[in-house]
Amino acid sequence: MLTIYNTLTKQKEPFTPIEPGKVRLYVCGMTVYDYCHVGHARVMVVFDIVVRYLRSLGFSVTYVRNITDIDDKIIQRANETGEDIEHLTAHFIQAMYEDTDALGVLRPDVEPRATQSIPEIVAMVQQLLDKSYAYITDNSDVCYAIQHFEGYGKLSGKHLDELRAGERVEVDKSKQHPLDFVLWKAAKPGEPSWDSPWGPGRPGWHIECSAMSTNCLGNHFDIHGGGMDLQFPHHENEIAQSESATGQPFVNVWMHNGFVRINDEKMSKSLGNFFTVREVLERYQPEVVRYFILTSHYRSPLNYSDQDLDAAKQAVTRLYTALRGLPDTDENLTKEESSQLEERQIREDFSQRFHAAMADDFNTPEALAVLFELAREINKLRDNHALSQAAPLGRELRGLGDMLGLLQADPEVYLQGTETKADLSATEIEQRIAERQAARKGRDWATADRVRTELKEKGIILEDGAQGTTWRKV
RNA sequence: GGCUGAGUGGCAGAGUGGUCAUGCAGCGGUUUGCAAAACCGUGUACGUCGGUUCAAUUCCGGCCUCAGCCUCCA
Repeated sequence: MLTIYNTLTKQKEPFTPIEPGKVRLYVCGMTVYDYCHVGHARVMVVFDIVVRYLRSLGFSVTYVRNITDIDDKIIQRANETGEDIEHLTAHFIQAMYEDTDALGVLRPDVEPRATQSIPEIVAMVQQLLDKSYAYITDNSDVCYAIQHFEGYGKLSGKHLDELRAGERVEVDKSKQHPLDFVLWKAAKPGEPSWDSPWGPGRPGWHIECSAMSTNCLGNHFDIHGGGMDLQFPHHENEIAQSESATGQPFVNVWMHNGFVRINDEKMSKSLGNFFTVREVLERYQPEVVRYFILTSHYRSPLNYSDQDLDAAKQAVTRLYTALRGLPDTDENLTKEESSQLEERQIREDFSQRFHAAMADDFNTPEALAVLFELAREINKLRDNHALSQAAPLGRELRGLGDMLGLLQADPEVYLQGTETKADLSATEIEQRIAERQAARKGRDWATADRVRTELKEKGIILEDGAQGTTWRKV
């Protein structure tokens, strides 16, 4: 039974979809005015895991992740660079795909954009006005009146009278309540705008998610996710808007992932202490980054450091090393029946533990631990020259890895790297190995060691095994 | 001030009312021409003070420290 921690109730709950067998999931995606940083990568990977796991349980999942392609920051950035907005957003959308594809993040099923959802947004704003949940300000903005919504604060656990609105930022005097927020923003001269019953303008940030999610998934759907920082006010506002507009409950389960930190501080745009995904990918293989993200539970903070990335790299190498050279075929008929039975039992045990971990609110660290135990089992069998028995365990390992989006590469390709920045081609390396092999045959250890050292200096590690010498990149 | 969440061995990071996480690093061993990889073994870990209990890192309470939200942020 899958349990998920629900921010709304602050506890783990057994997951039951609204419609049996189907899961409708919405995640707040990127605002595309800059490259993805590691924090974005975390949301993407975390919900990728959620989707993969739900699917592996047999649910038919509709995964919607929006793109915010119009807002203040985008306008500001475009003004700074002198680019037009479509050009700017197209560039960063493209960049986002490059980053997420590299990280093995499956594309969402639907990817609505704010600028393509204006009719739905306008319709929802109109509904809110009709139902008196919204009002028009002196600035001709349309604002949502939070005091009219009874459940305001239920997600974030905040009480209106205890919030320190205006403590850090000047409150807009035209608002009835300091926390009222803009649904429709009247256009200033030179700003991009769309026509509406209230004049030209653009959608406020919160309304787009309400409009797009309900439009794609219906008024009431199963799971809504995003980063912790969106809990308030963004998701609180989404609930208020959606439930007052539709008159129906909005979302059953709210999932929020923890932050990526650097030196125990939140990684964020405003603090400027972020690394972009592409920066990190210049130094580490995508799978290492993905693994790194999964080493901590999705709700815990994830501290980013080179040391941790290096450890992640070692760990992934260990898993691929275990998979290396295992026969792919199913012809494990050589061993006696009994050992096969035993082996199957072992496999089932691993699988069961893996699933138990994942079903417990997507406990990826514990699931990963199972992978390592499986790897150890494989290595032991290999040491005992029982490769044919190890093969099914290898398939099991890859199969479980698949649910995490890991271990799907050819081990050789992973370990040796595809395109090498190294100054040596694979053929050259093979040549040096042959050279060294000859030296070894003649017991010329000095030459053999020299070749090995030289290659090591170029980032190539040689390993002499029973079946000859293999190599991999550092 | 209000509301969340967290404090685990050298590092990272799960988990549990009473022998085991796991990865990296360390140490000893097996293997190897030597290595590497692998395997085996190994470490007085659970912020602090009380309470409940036969037994608490795990449950309860106080305290301390840290992070996040209360502006935009994944």
